[in-house]
Amino acid sequence: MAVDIPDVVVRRLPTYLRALRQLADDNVDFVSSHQLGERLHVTPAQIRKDLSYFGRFGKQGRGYNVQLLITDLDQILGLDREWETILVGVGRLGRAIIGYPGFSPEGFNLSAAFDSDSEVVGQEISGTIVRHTSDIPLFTLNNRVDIAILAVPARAAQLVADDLIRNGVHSFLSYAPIPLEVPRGVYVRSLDPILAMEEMTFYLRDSERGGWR
Amino acid sequence: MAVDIPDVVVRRLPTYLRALRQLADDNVDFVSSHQLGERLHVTPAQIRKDLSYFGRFGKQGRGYNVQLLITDLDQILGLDREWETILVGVGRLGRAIIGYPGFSPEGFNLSAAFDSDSEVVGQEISGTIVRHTSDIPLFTLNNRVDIAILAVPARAAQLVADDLIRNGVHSFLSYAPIPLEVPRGVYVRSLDPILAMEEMTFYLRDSERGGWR
DNA sequence: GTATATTGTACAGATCTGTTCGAATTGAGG
DNA sequence: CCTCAATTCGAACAGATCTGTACAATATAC
Repeated sequence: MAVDIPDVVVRRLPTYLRALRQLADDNVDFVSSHQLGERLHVTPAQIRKDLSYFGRFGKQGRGYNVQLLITDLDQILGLDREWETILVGVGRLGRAIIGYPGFSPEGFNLSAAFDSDSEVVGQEISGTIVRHTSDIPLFTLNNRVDIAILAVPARAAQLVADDLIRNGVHSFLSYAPIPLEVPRGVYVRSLDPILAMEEMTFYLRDSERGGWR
Repeated sequence: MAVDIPDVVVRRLPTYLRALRQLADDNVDFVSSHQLGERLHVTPAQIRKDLSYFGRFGKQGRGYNVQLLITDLDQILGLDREWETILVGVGRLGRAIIGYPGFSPEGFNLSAAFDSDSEVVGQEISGTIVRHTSDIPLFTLNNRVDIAILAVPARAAQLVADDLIRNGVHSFLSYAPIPLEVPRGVYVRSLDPILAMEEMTFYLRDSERGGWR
């Protein structure tokens, strides 16, 4: 078995990759850990250590070959393939997600969208036809679903997730502001604006009573 | 001054608060660190340690008074007041944010929305009239702005942020999939779906070739 | 061939998490 | 009312994990 990789490392890798792609766009061939670290506000040692979990990618005296490292990181992160995703919840947020152009270049293919509201079902939104949530079992039976994106109201999120899990989906990107309760082996990543804001106000609270303005 | 609090602790506090509010809704008066930890999949010691950074809130043999701890956490996180926020970027995502009902109950008041597209400027969306981004200087002069929510395209995000910072805004919730470059003292919290997805695929990649966790 | 740059890793230090235990509170039973 | 077992907190300690420093190894440039 591979050494198990700290979560913090995995969280940093996509940011490295993003910076490297930008360097590639600027036709940079080689980059040192120092240069990369400066861009990302990470110490060079951190970058070297993180990468060393996966192998030896650098060249002494020269740095990292940008194109090569991109390829390696793509493979490490599993971005050298297509991932089939579905969206559940086609409200305002869901519509924004369907139309978001950022997923597809990264290999995330939105193969279907579901909602329980009959007003929405059947509509075509940014080229995707909205299906009824009751079609989920049949859909998952006939199509691979790697990741489900949840954009449903908080009160519905757990039920929807349970339903999807029963139908074999075991990976979620959830926009719902609740902690999903899932069995072992199911992976959930939450994007919760409220938690993010409440984290911020902690730091702001301090700065604001030191007379700003 | 107060001991400085680890970021990981600050990140957990809002989740504690959320669980406590739910307990309060269920008319629970007292909760032990053990019970709370079970709900949140956190060890009891973690909770006790985290809270101990801020004082002594528990009662031996009994646990924590739910209402009292909610009040204390509200104060610790700065949620015992209103926070004035503005939105910049009224595309599909921006519209979803304006209409999102979750902010206001937590004390986040969306006081204005801005966009640079003249098609959108002047429209009223969920009760908020969209202003032109060129009005930002005047607006910030006459109104307190604690937090700016950025829902602009990646290419515009840095410029918009720079502009806001010049106008005294020093706290951002950014939905843009780029790392904002900001001076010291400016706080940025990013909600980046692409990074979240790419983190997930790392783990999925392993699970799909058998035996994960 | 030598000076310079940069990696990968060993080691050290810092930070975070989990364990243990004394002290305090509760509640039951006499 | 008093005692005693059962809880549970908060803090001290220990262990684990993460980050930063230092340096030998090696590639490059001229």
